[in-house]
Amino acid sequence: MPKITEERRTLRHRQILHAARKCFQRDGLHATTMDDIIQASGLSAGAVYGYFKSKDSLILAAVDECMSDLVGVLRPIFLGNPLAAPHEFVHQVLSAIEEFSIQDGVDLKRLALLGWSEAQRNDQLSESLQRYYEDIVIDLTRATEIWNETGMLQTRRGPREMAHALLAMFLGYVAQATILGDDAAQVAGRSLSELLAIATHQLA
Amino acid sequence: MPKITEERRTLRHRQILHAARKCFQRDGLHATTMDDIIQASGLSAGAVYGYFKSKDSLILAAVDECMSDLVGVLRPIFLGNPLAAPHEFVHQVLSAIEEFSIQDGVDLKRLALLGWSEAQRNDQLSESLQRYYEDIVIDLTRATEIWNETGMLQTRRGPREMAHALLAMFLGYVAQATILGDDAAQVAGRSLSELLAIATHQLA
Amino acid sequence: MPKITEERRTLRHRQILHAARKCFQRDGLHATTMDDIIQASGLSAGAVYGYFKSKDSLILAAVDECMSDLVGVLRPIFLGNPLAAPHEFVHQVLSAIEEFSIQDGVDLKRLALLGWSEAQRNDQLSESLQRYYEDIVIDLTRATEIWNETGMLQTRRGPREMAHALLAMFLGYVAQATILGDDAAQVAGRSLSELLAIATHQLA
Amino acid sequence: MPKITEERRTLRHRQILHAARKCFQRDGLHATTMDDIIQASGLSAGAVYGYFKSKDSLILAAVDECMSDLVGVLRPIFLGNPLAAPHEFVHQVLSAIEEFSIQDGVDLKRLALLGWSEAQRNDQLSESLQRYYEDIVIDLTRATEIWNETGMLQTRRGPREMAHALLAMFLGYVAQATILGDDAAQVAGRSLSELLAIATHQLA
DNA sequence: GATGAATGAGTCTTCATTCAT
DNA sequence: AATGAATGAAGACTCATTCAT
Repeated sequence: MPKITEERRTLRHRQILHAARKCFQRDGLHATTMDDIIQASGLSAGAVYGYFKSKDSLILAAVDECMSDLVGVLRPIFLGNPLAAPHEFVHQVLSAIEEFSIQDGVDLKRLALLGWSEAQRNDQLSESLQRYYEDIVIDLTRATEIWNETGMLQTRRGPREMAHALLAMFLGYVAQATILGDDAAQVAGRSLSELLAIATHQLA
Repeated sequence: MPKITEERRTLRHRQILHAARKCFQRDGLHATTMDDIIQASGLSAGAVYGYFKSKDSLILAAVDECMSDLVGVLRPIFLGNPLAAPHEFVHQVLSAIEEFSIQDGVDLKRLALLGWSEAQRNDQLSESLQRYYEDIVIDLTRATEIWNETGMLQTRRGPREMAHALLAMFLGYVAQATILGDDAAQVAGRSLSELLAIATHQLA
Repeated sequence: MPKITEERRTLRHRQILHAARKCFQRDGLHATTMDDIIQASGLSAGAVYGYFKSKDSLILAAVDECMSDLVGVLRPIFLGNPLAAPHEFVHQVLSAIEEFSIQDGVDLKRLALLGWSEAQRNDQLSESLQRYYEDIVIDLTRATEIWNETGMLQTRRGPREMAHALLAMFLGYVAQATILGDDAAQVAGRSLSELLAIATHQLA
Repeated sequence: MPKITEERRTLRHRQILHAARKCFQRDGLHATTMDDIIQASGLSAGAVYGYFKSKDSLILAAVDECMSDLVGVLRPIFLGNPLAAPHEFVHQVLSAIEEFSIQDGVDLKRLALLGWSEAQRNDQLSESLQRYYEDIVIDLTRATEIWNETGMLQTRRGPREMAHALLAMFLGYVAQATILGDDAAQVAGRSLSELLAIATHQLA
């Protein structure tokens, strides 16, 4: 295996995965056929199966990559130093999700939602998704702890509980964007942010 | 045309729809075959197709009924007189969703999520879902207006914007319950409620 | 079984058969479902099956009746006294077929052709059809004999052979009407008649 | 893309079409199931659908090929130089149809008749069939013109009208062969030819 | 006799996956 | 390693026919 082959492999892998994501997001997980992906990738059936052993593993990889990309965008906000105030934090996260979604011609919010649905019958996907969200909860917990310590947000319940509340807001934002459209979601986003502002006395 | 026939028809309809919901919720919309539903309903293929002309229409009916039932449970809270305070309101809504979900041996939260996903490629379902959520937004807007009027919740943004924020919380609750489990969702729920309490000065 | 019931029976029979012919002619034998016929007849499934034990027997009856009606119209021409000259005879027969076809809103030529096709896999229908055409051949043979005797048409081959030639013309007329349209068939009809005129020195 | 693949494709195509024609001719168009054809072709369902996208398109192709083959056999007669005298011409055509029918173990007359029937509910097939017969009419018109010019056949009506009469004879021959058997048709054929002979003074 | 709801075998078609070349 | 033709199990849906009421 010469070095060039390894690069090619990575390239092909990306090529296929990108094609799959595009198809999945556009047509849904089940309406997308392997042939759709094969056509979109510009490769042959055999080639695709050389990189992914089944449609399910392609779904897993697509959703996984989607989550991985998302976390990559959100982590800087989660770990921000100094950490943004809660209402600003929420605003930044939702904005990042929105911006991120549009790139590559693939709406990642739709793909995420497809993933949630699919996770109900695909244990591997479920595990993967849970791991990602648990990691996010950990980061959000840390952020809440900092807000607690700096007196920005006082809650009787533990920081981990607040982290789950934040996660719910983010998931709800994505869901609403997918169901009612991006406009409705942005409206929700602004109000969610304001709510945090009020709760932290940032607004009269 | 005898009276008993009409009742029978309704009964059969329910019988099939219930079977479908059970299968859909358990296996997902696409992994469920018509044969699964036919077996579960105890009827024949022809009979099922006599009541629902396609699998898609069965999906539509199942998700529709799920939403209709849900709205039926939530409306009394939305229209409560006197209207509960925001934090109590959120608590009541999420509790109702939770209780409601478990009945009939069908987890309606899962079915709802499946519906969100499917709506991306089924226009009729999408419309139906949007209508339901729009109606909820209308009710939530009215509730917010009352909170504004009674001085319970002061926001710079309009009540309709806050309504979308509330909807996001509810959707996020459902999503989180489905992905991370009911326990995580309840944790989120408690914190969401507390956040409203803080924002409305109900808690120190 | 009172007398009135017997009348009713006949009426129902006609009603069903008429509905069947209309459907068969309009949609073809196989595209027509029993339900189509049931709806068109205005009766119930059970009632229709009380009169005809299967779809095949309904096909048989429909084609049979069609042939029977046709023969009823043609016989007076076949047995005409005095018998028309060959070219006039052909003209009369084809005109009769044409007129006959249009009545009742059912194009019997189409139904006849459908029958020819179906006879290839339905022995009973095949037999029935053969009987009808054999009877026609017998009549045409008699006509040819008369033309021979009166010196109108001299052929070296027997009259039965000429009868088959005439039958071929009639069948060809029906086929052409169905495939290329009634106009093409009428053109063919005029020429067929003229050909006989020439052969019998009726024309220069 | 290798050259051999193209040949293979053509081979498979033929293989499937031949199997279909055999089944269609033996059992009729509708009694033949795709599975019958699949079995007869020796291929798999998927393979067959790779070459023909539906049963209807297979029907179309089968009837089309049948007509195409037929025209290929008849054209030399239609365009014969010198053109045969009318009675000889008819004899040659009917003989060619007969000979041609038997080859390949498939009775093409039956398939043709099945096509006439099917054309009543399949517009594409109807168009195809009409085109073939129109072409034949054109050839027959030319032949009639030649007979006119050479004084072999004098008619008051135009040559195109006579062409339709000839077509009716040919169609009638096929119909009669299918309904009453090949023997009856041959009898008809001989008389049809004789009729032309008489009309053109070839026989006393 | 009449009804029409119910039956269920049978049909066409799709599509994830394999494997000979 | 790559190709893409071939596989065949499985799916949605239909419709001639029956039979409890």
